[in-house]
Amino acid sequence: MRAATFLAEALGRALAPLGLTLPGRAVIEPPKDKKFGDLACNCCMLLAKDAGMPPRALAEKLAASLSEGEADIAAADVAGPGFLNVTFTPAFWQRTVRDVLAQGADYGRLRLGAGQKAQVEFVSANPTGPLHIGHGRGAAIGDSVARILRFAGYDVTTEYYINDAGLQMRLLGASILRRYRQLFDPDLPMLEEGYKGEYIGDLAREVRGAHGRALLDMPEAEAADLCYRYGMDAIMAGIRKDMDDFRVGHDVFFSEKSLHAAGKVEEAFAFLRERGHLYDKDGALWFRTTDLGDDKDRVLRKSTGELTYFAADIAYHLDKFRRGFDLVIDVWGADHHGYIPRMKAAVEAMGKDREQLQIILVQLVNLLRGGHQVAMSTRSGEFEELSAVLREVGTDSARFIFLSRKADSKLDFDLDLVKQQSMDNPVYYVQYAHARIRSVARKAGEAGVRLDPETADLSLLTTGTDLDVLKCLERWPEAVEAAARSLSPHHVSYYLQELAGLLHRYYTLNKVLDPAAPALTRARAALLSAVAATIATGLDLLGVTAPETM
RNA sequence: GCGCCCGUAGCUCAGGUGGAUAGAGCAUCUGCCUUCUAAGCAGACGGUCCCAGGUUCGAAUCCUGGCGGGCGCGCCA
Repeated sequence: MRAATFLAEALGRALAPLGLTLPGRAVIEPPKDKKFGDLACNCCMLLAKDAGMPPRALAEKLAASLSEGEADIAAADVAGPGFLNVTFTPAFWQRTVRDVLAQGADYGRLRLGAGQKAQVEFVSANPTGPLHIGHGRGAAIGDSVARILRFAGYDVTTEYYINDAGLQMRLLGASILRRYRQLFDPDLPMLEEGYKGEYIGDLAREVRGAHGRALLDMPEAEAADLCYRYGMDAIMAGIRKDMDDFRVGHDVFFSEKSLHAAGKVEEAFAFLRERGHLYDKDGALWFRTTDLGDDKDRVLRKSTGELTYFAADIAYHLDKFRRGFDLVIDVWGADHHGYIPRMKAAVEAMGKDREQLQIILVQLVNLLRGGHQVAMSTRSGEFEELSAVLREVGTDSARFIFLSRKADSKLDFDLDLVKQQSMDNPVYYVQYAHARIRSVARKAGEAGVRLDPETADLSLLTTGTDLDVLKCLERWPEAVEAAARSLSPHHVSYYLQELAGLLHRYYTLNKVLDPAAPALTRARAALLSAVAATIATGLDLLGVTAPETM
């Protein structure tokens, strides 16, 4: 980040005498092969026409100007069709350690969000049963995206939308009530359309424990309502516990029922009607989403008088924007992708930019054990329950796996592999790097070696492995920016694996604590300390712990 | 039928707003522990970036058309 910014400014200074400026499309990035230098820029190919000279000629001019005029640039030369390759001095890279140590846990923090309010809504599973592994993936991604955006300078709120209104909830109440009745009349059949999981039976027994036979004498509706209320509270409590165990925090639990109760849905209808987006047809109320990029209009109130799910969702999103969020992010299962155009249409109808709603689609998780698929149906087993998976593999492993893939690609989650403490689960690789560094620090303390990272003579860090680590450290803010811009935690995960790899190599090749060379020891210890701090920060963005020992 | 996503090494996957010889881990093979943690390191092997055209100085990346896989196309949620 610092290097790229610096080079962009230096190029600006070099271009000015020629009456040129660095184009916005110009790319400054590390070249494929590091023998070409530290950073390469393609600007000479882009500017050749404006400069009135061939790319290479322009590049020659810039190279000369850079290597003469910039103290931090050790070399600048021209390659290929006109790439400008730049190498910085070791001193330039060595300063990175100072920056990292000074900023500590804030190293890499960005002002990208500039204090804008962002909301991340995720999981939002219907409280009709326990969370399963797929919810876990959404939870890890939503939670990590929130952490990353916060780190990138957004004011972030996380939220869970509770679908506590409508058919599913009625069904939950009815299912529990039926199982309750079965406790008194074993011949009673299961509810055909109902939920059949074992937890429904547990809830029914709990209701009996609390109320005895009382529900048998109640009116159907009243008994079902009692069951629904009891069931939902119990299930939501379980979900909160699961989220807690998974190190996921939701700032707000938002009830769909509360939307209806507060008249927010009718309010949203009025809002849309005023702007001419609604019409009546066939006894139903329609939203003309086709005006806003959808491929068909959508019903908000059915001819039966019932509201559609979409109607409540519009009210919900209108409420989000009215709460002042500049950026609203929804994490959805990928099977809901067909829902995006109508939701974007709704946002536009609200007078917002469609881009202010971002949808992260999360593909399903394929749960395996030893390469073979584990049954996934909710009714057939509990293996896929998130709580069971976490008990087996642990939160760190599960989160790291989820966050090491793009959200929108299918994920094979093999319990045997994830559980294995091997390279099949790179979380250990990264955590081990951190633990190794902390171990060195402890050893130094035991030996009475004073490390004083602040006063270390960093100019002693001159070897290839020193510079490799320094350059990687310097790129951390870029990784954060990439992750924040694309709402993709896996950029952080990949960065950490690379930094950890360099650290392990460094550790193997360099004995850090060397009583015979106290100055070098201090310099290397300072470098390691910077690496540990960066790894800890990165792991924290993934919601993974950075252990002191392993 | 229409729409969205995906197709990269034996496996799992990065890279995808065009850039130099396409990367990482796993697996396989060969070396490295009297030395700060071997959950580690070094090296080898491994490719028609699904196919065919097109755009241009240059395509894994962009466009078109196919092939293969997933998902979605309700007055369901």
